[in-house]
Amino acid sequence: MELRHLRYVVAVAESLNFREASRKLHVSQPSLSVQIKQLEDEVGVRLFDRSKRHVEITRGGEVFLTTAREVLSMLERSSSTARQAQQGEVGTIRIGFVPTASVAIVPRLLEEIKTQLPLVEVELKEWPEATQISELQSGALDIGISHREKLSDRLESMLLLRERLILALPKHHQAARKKAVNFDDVRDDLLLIPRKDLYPTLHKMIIGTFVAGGVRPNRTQAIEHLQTAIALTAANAGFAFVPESADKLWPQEVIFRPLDAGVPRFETVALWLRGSADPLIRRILEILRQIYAKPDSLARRES
Amino acid sequence: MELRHLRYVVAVAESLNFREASRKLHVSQPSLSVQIKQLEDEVGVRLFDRSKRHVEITRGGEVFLTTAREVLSMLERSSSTARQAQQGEVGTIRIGFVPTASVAIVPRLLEEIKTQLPLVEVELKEWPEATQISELQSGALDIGISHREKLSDRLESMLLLRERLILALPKHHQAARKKAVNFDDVRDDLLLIPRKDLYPTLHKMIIGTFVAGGVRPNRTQAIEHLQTAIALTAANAGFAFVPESADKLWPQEVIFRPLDAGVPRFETVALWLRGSADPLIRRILEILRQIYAKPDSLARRES
DNA sequence: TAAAAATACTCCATAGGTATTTTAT
DNA sequence: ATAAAATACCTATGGAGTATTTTTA
Repeated sequence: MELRHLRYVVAVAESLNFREASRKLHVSQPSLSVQIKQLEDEVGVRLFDRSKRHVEITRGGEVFLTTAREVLSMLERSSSTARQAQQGEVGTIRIGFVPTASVAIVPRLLEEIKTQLPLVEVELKEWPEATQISELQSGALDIGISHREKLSDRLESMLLLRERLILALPKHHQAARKKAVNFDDVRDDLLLIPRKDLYPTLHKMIIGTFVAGGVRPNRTQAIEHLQTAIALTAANAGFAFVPESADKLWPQEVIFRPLDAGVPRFETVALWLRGSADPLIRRILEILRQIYAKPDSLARRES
Repeated sequence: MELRHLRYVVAVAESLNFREASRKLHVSQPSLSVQIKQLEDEVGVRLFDRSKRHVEITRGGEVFLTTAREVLSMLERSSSTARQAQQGEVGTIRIGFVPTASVAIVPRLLEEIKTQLPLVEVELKEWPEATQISELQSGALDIGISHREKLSDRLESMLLLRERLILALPKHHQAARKKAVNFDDVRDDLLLIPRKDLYPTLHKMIIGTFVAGGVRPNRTQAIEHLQTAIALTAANAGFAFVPESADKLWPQEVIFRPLDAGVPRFETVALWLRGSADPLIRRILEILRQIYAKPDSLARRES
């Protein structure tokens, strides 16, 4: 069976007349007859009844015609959608993100994709940094949103966000009236610190900040998620160190203050396979660049 | 574009290796390369990226592959469904019926089609007798369920049901205690008679019965539907002449009695285009024959 | 350099053409 | 008698083969 047969069946069904159909197809009537017969032999069913002076379609012919029409119209569209896909206008993009990006990056990105590339499907994966890196390399992920770490040289990255790490304190904490807080202000409070396996970069920076300040926290408590740390802070159970963008989460019972001893910077980056020519990936990176490119050129640092 | 191209794309996408794919397809590697290139030229998109040592599929190739797979599997199934359709196992049958058949015939027929030919779709048309006959002849209807009338000789028929025409009386009518009723019993009651245009055969038989009895009804009222006639009878507004099968409609307030002066017979028939070889029509007629064939051979009368 | 795809060419299978026969009204 | 499809036979396009070159890791 070849597409020619389908085209011929459709033409014959439309005219119910072999000669007329053959003219429309720009072939001779005998050629058309031969091809239809060939198809009937292959399908095992008489598609047209020519026993009378006029041609009529059989039941089997009718159902075959339906699929033939469907197939032909699918293939007609296929070229243009394939070209669209090649432009990155259509397709499915798999984006991974770390939990800290769920507030600061993901909603805005999804919104932009929706408006700029309405035909593109997004598959979101909330995965830790290490998982993202291995899945990017295996090809199971297209773009990762993560924090800068020593990268495999098979990956490229783009800085999206550079934010301050600030202290989250209970509203009625004594240090709340100060503009900036120092280590002594929280010496005796419980430090709510996100789990190292789930937030490796954040964890490392928090520890690093204390080490750099020459102090170490008296009491710490490992927490599974940043939201929990802030919720517990609101409940006056302790304090936390969080990226600035987290202040959107619970403004009521929690206040946010910078550390006066110098504010650590916390970076969020996009990652992708080095040299990827995938047009859809390039389009999404272009969107990220649009959103996060800053005039001071700080946020635009592509390796 | 030909189906060959689709098969080749699928094979290459499966192995991501031209030589291996060519072996699976039983063609040489150069032939495969040429055909893929040809398709890429036609579609206007590079489907596979062969710039590296290994082959990978492009975004455009991915979406083309999806339709290619879909098309091929549709066509694989198409032959067997076409053969099924040719056996009358699949397809759509258009059945017309007169209102009087809606209780006596249609429900049972639909049930049998559902169990014996589960893949067949039924399109039901509630059409008067004359419409059925013209639509059968134009090919817009497959089978009609109607009442015997002088038929066009382009149609064939099969007797399905031969029932008595009986009187529907209000429960408390004086004649209700009698086993059979005569004309005098209803002389002064209002005869509820279905409209001639909608129920031509029934109308004619009712009038004919009175004429044969040498009487004519004093008061008559044209009614749009049989159900209305019976409902009005229940409300003591008059009486009606109905096919026996109508007694299933309102048993509570209405009683049914034969006419003692001889009971007219009312026939329901199936109609179809003479000599139709359509396998689905034959299957449905076979089902009707199963249901309505009677041992006394009265109901089995095919012209 | 080796493994893979692309190119060059040759060949033949088959789609399609022309002439004619068969079939149904 | 005639209009339509089927059959017979021939032609030539193009798909596929073999031999070879190009490319990339």
